[in-house]
Amino acid sequence: MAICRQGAGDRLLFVDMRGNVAITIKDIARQAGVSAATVSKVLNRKDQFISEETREKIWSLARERNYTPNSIARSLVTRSSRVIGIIVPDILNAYFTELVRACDVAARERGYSTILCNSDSDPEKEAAHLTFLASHGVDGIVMAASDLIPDAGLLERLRIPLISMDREIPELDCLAARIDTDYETGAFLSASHLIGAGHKRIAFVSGNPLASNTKIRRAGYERAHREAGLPIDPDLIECGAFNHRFGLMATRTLLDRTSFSAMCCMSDMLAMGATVALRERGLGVPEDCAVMGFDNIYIAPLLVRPLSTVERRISEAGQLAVDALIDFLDDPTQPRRMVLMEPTVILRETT
Amino acid sequence: MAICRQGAGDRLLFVDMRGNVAITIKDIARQAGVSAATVSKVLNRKDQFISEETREKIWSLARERNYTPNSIARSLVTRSSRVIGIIVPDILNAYFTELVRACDVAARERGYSTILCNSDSDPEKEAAHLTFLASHGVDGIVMAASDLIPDAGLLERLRIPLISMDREIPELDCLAARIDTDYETGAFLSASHLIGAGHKRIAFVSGNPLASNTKIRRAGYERAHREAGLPIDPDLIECGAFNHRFGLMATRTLLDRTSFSAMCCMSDMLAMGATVALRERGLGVPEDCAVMGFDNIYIAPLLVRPLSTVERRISEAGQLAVDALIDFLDDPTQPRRMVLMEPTVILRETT
DNA sequence: CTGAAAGCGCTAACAT
DNA sequence: ATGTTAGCGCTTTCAG
Repeated sequence: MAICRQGAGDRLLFVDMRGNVAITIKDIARQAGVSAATVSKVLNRKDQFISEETREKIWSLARERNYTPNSIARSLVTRSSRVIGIIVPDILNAYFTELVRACDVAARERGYSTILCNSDSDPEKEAAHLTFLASHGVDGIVMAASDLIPDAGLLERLRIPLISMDREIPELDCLAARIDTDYETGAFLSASHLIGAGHKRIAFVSGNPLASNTKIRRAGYERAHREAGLPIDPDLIECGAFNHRFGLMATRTLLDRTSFSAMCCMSDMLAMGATVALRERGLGVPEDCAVMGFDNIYIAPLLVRPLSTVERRISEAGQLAVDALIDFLDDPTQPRRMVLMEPTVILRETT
Repeated sequence: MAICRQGAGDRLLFVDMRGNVAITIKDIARQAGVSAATVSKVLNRKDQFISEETREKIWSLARERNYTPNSIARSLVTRSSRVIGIIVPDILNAYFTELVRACDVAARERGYSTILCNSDSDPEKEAAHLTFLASHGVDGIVMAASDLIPDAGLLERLRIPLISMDREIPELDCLAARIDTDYETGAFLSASHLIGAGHKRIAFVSGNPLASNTKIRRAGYERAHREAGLPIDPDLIECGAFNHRFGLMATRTLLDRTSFSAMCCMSDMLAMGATVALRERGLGVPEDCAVMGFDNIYIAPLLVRPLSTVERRISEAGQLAVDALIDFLDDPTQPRRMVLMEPTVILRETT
């Protein structure tokens, strides 16, 4: 925690640059000639019954000696850390980068800090992070879509208020809110746009085929086809993961297997990978193949050929999640929120 | 921390799903018929003098009742949290996303976790984060380039082992290592490549003009010109920030002000913004204007027109930083490391 | 081999 | 208006 050395007596002393012992509430108390309790009250602004004089003295002493409270000790007694944990599959996915940033901003605005964990969509890591966060006393957790159903037993046991983002989750006592995107509609809009533009063979690329958030999107894609009276060809479907590497591989596979004039990618990262694969084969976007993304990550409009995509207001979702969590922490009896965000289509230059 | 309710007696009880009180070392001790000290020893594997029998009993009890140690309490007494803090200007900048991810991976490999802070290149926020991290007892801090010189007094006072990445920093007692990139060479290579390709008027776009990491890059850009006997035109220089928004604006400004056939951007985000601005004006890359980036962020090769850039092995740098930090934590007497990473040029399709 | 005791820095009843 | 006391859950001598 800090570089320390043996003190004059027996106890370990934390020393600063000039060899002074690091400041605790007791030191302030001694110097001010009051008790630790009084210092605590003043510093926590529970000082209605403290004389103006001692108050002043304590504050000036604290400032002068650069007193910083030990949050660890405080958390131990108050059983609250004002920290919230955030678990996402992979912060390298720009969608989650934005989400995490939004959560962090929202949390800080309300006096909370965040601890970030990457799960790599691995349930083991996810469980480890959950335990880690619990053990570090976070007040709440925002958990975003990994592809798999979490260990509900663990979640129940931890009893830490939880916000679940974009994933199915069992009914939990500690569930503070669910923030979801209407994937079915999003995928439906995406496919419908492409169908409306005259495309008949549209590839569908998405994440883990076993995960509900892929199944649901696929349902939207299929509904668009049914409503347009178009057949659904399983050869056009490739599901694996939401990152750009899979987008690249899936597109190569599709290109080898069949033909199509448009792609319905279920994340922008996927769409970026797809675009690279298309170029590899000398196919122009959108002339030879149109590409739709999903998420509207902040780099989507920065691509040389700005990506048409499904907007899902990532930052708003992150903000919503954290606010719901902290509101729940403030008052756990309030009704649980279930938010379903409606996506919209943004047309740029890849379709 | 957890949902609690008033117990049978007076004290607050932390209850799990079945109404059981949350497990502490004492509970295990009571059930096993031993003392808390013994349980602590076993669970921490300081059990050379504990009988096989009690050891077994304690482990099985701990597992059965899902005991999770309270890290807060542990940190309070051990004065070590096995957490390291990471401060970056903005995780939305893909360069820092990668850096943070690499630090996190490296830290976890060695049994540490990370807490992330975004400073927005704001010294006030940076100071606040430093204080926050100190107060939360992190064992060390990795701090990456904000544009401004930090408050050395604060750093000295905190006395937390620090890794400084890509920035000038005063000689500090607690400085565990500095990881730097040779920006001068990087910028020199970038400009030289462009000059070698026949360009005579090359724009230079970089971050905060007052920050040393801009000045140093500018020196490399100018040296390339001098060595090639080319004049340096201040009209071609635009410095402000490293993000894509500034890249966009700067390029518009440059385009309005003067003419050039190539751009030397001091970050890939800047280059992405520049590319957008160029397109806006109907200029093709690289036919009408070549663009060089810097950083080689993972999306650089994913752009429709893959970006030529200066590679700086971001993940390796992050890994290096965390390893240096933890090595220092393990043995503070070892010599401080100063690493200067050498960048190389990667040619793709924008030049 | 095990336990008792002390204490990390702080807060919160309850006295005074 | 302030101090006393008792702990939060854990680790760590030191004494049996």
